[in-house]
Amino acid sequence: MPDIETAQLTDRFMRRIHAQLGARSGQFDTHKVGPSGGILLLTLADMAPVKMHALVSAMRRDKSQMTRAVQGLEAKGLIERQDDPDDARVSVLQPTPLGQEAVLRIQEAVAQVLADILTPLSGEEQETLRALLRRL
Amino acid sequence: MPDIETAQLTDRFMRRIHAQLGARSGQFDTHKVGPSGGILLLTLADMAPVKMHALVSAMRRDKSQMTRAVQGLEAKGLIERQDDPDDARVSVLQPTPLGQEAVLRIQEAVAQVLADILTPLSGEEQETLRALLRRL
DNA sequence: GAGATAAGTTGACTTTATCAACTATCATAA
DNA sequence: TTATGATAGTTGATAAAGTCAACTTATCTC
Repeated sequence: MPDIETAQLTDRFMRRIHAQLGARSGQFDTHKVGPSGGILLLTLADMAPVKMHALVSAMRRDKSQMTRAVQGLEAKGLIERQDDPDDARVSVLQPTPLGQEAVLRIQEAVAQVLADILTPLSGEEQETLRALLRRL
Repeated sequence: MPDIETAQLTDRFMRRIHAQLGARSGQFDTHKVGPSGGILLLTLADMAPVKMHALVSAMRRDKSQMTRAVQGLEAKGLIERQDDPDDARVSVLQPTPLGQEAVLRIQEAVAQVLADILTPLSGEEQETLRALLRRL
C-alpha cells in the first residue's frame, strides 16, 4: 500500500497556492520579492531577530540560495542585518519598518488565498491539517 | 487569525520529501528523470492512458512545460504517445514496459521516503492527512 | 596552537517555471 | 457552409530557483 498520493496531493496543493498568489501578486507584491522571497520574508519576520543559519534550517533551503535571497531583500531595504556580538561569523536579520509593511500586505494576501483554497474544509479540519503538518 | 503557517509548513514538507528523494536518487532514478519527471511519470502511469491536457490540469503545470517534460520521458523510452482517433489535436500518453519498471522503482522510493517522514504520525493520522489534502 | 567545524559567500551550472506567439484542429452559430 | 472563436499542443525566449563545490573567516576542541 505504498503512499504516493500524499506527495502528489501536497505538490498540487503547493502549486495552487503558488498560482493564486501569482495571479494577484500585482496587488500586494509591491517590492517584487516573488513567491520565494515572500515566504522568506514572512518566516524571517516571524522569527526575527534571526540568524541566517537558523533560517536555513528552518526553511530547508540551501545556504547559498539563502545568501542571495537575503541580499535581495536587503538591497530592497526590506530587511537589515547586524553583526552578532557573540560570533563574528553570523549575521542577525530583521525586517525594516518598510519590510514590516510588506510583511503585513503579504500576510494578508497569503491568508486570503489560503482561506480560499481551504474552504472545502471546516475550521476544525483546517486546524487538524495544520496540527498534523506541524508535527512533521 | 491569518493562516500563514499552513503554507509554510506545506512548503517545508515538500522540501523534505524533495531533499530525501534527492539523497537517494542514485538508487532508483536510473533514467535520470529528476524529481519533476518522477512525479510526472507516476501521475501519468496512474491516469494512463491519459491525454496531455488532462495531465496539465491534474498536475497544475504549464502546458509548455508539460510538452517538454513529456518529450523528455518519450526520448528516454519511458512513455509513448498515440494519436487520439476522436480528436487529431490530442495525444494520448501511457508508459512503456520500460516506463512501468521505472514507475515501480520510483513508487517504492517515494513510498519509503514518505513513510519515513510521516513516522511521527500514526497510521490513522496519516490517513486523515491524506483525506484532508484530497479534499482540496 | 593545530586541526576540525561552522557561518557565509561566490561562481558555475542545471532544473523548473513563465509568458507570449504560433499551428493545427475542432465547435458553433449565423 | 463558412466565418469566428475556442482548444491542444509546440516552440522560443527569458527569468526564477535549486544544486554543488570551493573558498574565507571565525569559532571550537583537544
